[in-house]
Amino acid sequence: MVKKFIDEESGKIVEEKVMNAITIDCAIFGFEQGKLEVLLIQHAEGISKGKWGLPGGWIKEDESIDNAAHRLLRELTGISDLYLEQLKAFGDPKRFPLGRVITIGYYALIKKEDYDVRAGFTASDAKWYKIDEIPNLIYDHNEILTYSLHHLRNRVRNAPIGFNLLPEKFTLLHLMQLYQEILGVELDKPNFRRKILKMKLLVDLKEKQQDVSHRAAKLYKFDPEIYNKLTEKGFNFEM
Amino acid sequence: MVKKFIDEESGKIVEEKVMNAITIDCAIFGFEQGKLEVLLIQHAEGISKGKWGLPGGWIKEDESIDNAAHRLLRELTGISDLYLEQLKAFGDPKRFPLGRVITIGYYALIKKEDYDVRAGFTASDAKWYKIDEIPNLIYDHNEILTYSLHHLRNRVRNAPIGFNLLPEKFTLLHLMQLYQEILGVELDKPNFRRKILKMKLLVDLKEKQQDVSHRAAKLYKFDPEIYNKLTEKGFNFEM
DNA sequence: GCAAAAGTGTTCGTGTTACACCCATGT
DNA sequence: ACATGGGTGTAACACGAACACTTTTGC
Repeated sequence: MVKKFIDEESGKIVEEKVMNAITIDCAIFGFEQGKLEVLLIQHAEGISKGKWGLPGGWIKEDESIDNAAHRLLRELTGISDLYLEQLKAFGDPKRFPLGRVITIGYYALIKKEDYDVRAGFTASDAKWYKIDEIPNLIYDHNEILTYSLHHLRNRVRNAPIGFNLLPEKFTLLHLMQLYQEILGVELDKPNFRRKILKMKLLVDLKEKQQDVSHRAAKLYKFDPEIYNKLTEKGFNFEM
Repeated sequence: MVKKFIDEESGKIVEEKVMNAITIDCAIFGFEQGKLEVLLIQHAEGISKGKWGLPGGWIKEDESIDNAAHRLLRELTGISDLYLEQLKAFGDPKRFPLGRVITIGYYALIKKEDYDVRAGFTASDAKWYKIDEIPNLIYDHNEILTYSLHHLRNRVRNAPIGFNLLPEKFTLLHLMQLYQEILGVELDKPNFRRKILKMKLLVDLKEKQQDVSHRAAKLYKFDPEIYNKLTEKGFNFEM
């Protein structure tokens, strides 16, 4: 099968062979104003015209699936360095109505401040949805999204991936709100502070918030190098 | 693409359409004499003749990938109810030398007592290997196996899946040895007992070991219904 | 001064660790 | 008697939950 692509260097439209019967679909998560959100695409063409779904696409014959997922996200959002992880393959024989297509699910975490939506040439619109306001999606995309969320909630408890949803500089309260939203729990502020600070994962930037109508909080950043130095075994972020 | 299969009801050889460029490979784990083992297959045909690899096969056009994995294991081991979970898809464009093939990795846990190896018609031999004595495998199968082990080690800490590797009836020491082997840790016997028993996951069978040259230990079984009743959130098996 | 959120201190109870010890059984 | 593994008791300690309290800043 041959599909059209925009060549990333020359900007020209090129035709390339893609894998048949295999696609990629990706749940892209963002975090804003204390709410976890996911980026959905409104399809402009084909049988699912007008309906919302996860962004997705084809895998070129000569690229790995991870690279295909990175390329798709770059085409869609302009971001090339984001947190991206494969979930699993979804392969119900009836999941796609026009034939047997297996899709490989991915999920990505992005810092919304870095982000710039570009509606691609097969998508008429892209929009952030809060995760408790997700509409009916095409095919099995609700299932993929539910699985993504479930996976995210598990993953965030064993690895410091939550930081990928926050801006470079954040306060401890921002971080706590993120954990509260993702895990669906209420946390105690003093205890959360102590727990996170004791892990020594954060760098104190010696800066404070600006323009807030209360005592300004210290700003921190997460340093992945510190994390790697401290342990490869992983921390426990059970809350 | 069309492949030959043995029909499971009639026993006759039938031809069925399978998905092109997608396969399944499965790491099957067993536990015996305190050691974690994996079942490998020696390929009888094709370019990988004589080499060892993970058991695998094709996905029929009208079956889900999970069903395909169950069918493969049933064909190979005769067991239909075992613990089986998808890992993820492996899709390096060069992973398979004769063309672009994506494989979907699975891992299974079996009770070796129930087990009966049948070398299938594409496999000349099947053999259990201890996980620290794995040879060089075909294609990317070492990578898939390493990933499986890593996944198993993580999963066993959050869900009671280890029991799938033990016989129906086991002693607490057997269970402890299993955790020690999988997690690679030394555990304190008294503390392990208390921790597991406090979880109330085990049923005391009111039976004891037979024919042991020391005080006979109580036998227990794991009851998945109890587990479901106690919590859907999962236990913590950190050791 | 008051509101709002930052940040510190302290208590209390629970869970984990480490290790000493006794029990039952076969040789 | 003793070796082997089964099984119990307990003291010391670390940790997390709960909550009272002080600090900083803008209005």
